[in-house]
Amino acid sequence: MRTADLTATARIRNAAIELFARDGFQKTNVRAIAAAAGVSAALVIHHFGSKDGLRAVCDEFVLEVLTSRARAAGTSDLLGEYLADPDGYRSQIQYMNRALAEDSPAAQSFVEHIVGEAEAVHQAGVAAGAMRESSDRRALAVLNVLVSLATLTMPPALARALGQDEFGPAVLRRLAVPTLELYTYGLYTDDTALRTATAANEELSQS
Amino acid sequence: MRTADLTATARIRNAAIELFARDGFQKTNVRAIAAAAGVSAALVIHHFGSKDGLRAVCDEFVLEVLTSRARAAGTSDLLGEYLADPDGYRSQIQYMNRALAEDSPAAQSFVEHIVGEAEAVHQAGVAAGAMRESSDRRALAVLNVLVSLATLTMPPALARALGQDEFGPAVLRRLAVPTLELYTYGLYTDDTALRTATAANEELSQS
DNA sequence: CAATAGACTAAACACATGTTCAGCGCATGG
DNA sequence: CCATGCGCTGAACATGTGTTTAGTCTATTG
Repeated sequence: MRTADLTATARIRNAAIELFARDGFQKTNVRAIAAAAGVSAALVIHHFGSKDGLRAVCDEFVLEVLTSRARAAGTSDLLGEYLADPDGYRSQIQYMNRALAEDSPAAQSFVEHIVGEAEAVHQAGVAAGAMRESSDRRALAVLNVLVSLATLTMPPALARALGQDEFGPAVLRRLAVPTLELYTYGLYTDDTALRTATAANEELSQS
Repeated sequence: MRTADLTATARIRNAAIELFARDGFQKTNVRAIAAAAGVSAALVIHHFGSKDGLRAVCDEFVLEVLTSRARAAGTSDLLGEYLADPDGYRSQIQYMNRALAEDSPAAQSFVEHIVGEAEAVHQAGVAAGAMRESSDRRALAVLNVLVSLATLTMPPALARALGQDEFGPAVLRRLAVPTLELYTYGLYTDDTALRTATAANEELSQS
């Protein structure tokens, strides 16, 4: 699938996704997208109506690709998924990160899908005896998604704290062990923190 | 401290921080900052040289405020800190989030500071018998910072999955219990996942 | 009191950028 | 073979925006 074989519309879309992901929507201008796709700026508008129209199409496309890939892979484990094909996911994850920050409709749809899936995975894990039950399944699912997304979209400054230029397979592998230690044994040696939190919450819900 | 009592320079800086945090650097224009500060656009340039110069000053200012507040509070617990004064931290956390995403120098400095502190807290926790030892202290510190930052800068779409409009004290309190359950008991009931990960890493480092 | 400096402004300028316009080349269908 | 439509383009247009300029006002200083 050489880029030259794609239709101009598809090349524009792909170039836009790449650039939006790398530089953000505002910073990328139509002429840069056109140049990357090997067409004129006017053609971009001709096919998509406006820069915003192009964004909407890209949003939907990335959402579709991400969810369908996740469904196909079946694991519904974001991090493992990424490790299987780091380069293929890279720009799409970046893109989704930006969409999340800007709160686009596609981001909402993506989150709903993936939180639901995380909740199902946990429920299955509990049923199989592999995971502990939670006092708030929904919140746990959100927490798990949050951790996974945060890891995949880790800012370069944080990756540098691990001696890498930016997030990548090396960073993920290094983080995997402490993460799994946390998910296996926890970090605190007793439950004082947990008990104070639950107590505070109960007090709050009574008043 | 009414805004009218501040010097024009300070009012401009404060307005810029607010707007950069809310709308991002690119989307915010100099005239909007000037209007919010009650001055002319030309004065913004007069005092800060350029929009980029203003950004640099804001970066440094927010960095300084955040680290000094963290130092003063002493807990070095980002999440508890936030709960003590949600509104006061709100825009500064948003600002730092944007700075991290755009990889500004101030963000690097902030991360170094806070990761170091997280590592120290863990070490103290281990010494006091309150926390488990880790096989990779540095990576654990990064993970903890990542989780805290991700929570504080949670995208609205994810907050909506918990029935709230956006991140706030209510969301944080709801997440606190599952988070502390995770940090106290872990989630997995056995160590198969952990053992496969460590085995894979060792194999990798041998080859 | 005159003069100098600095805070501050309105208006103009320069340029980047989204979009429109008029037209070209080429394929398809009558 | 003409005509219609479509993919496509270069140039022009309109506007938003960072910055400059020239000048006003006010306070301080000699």
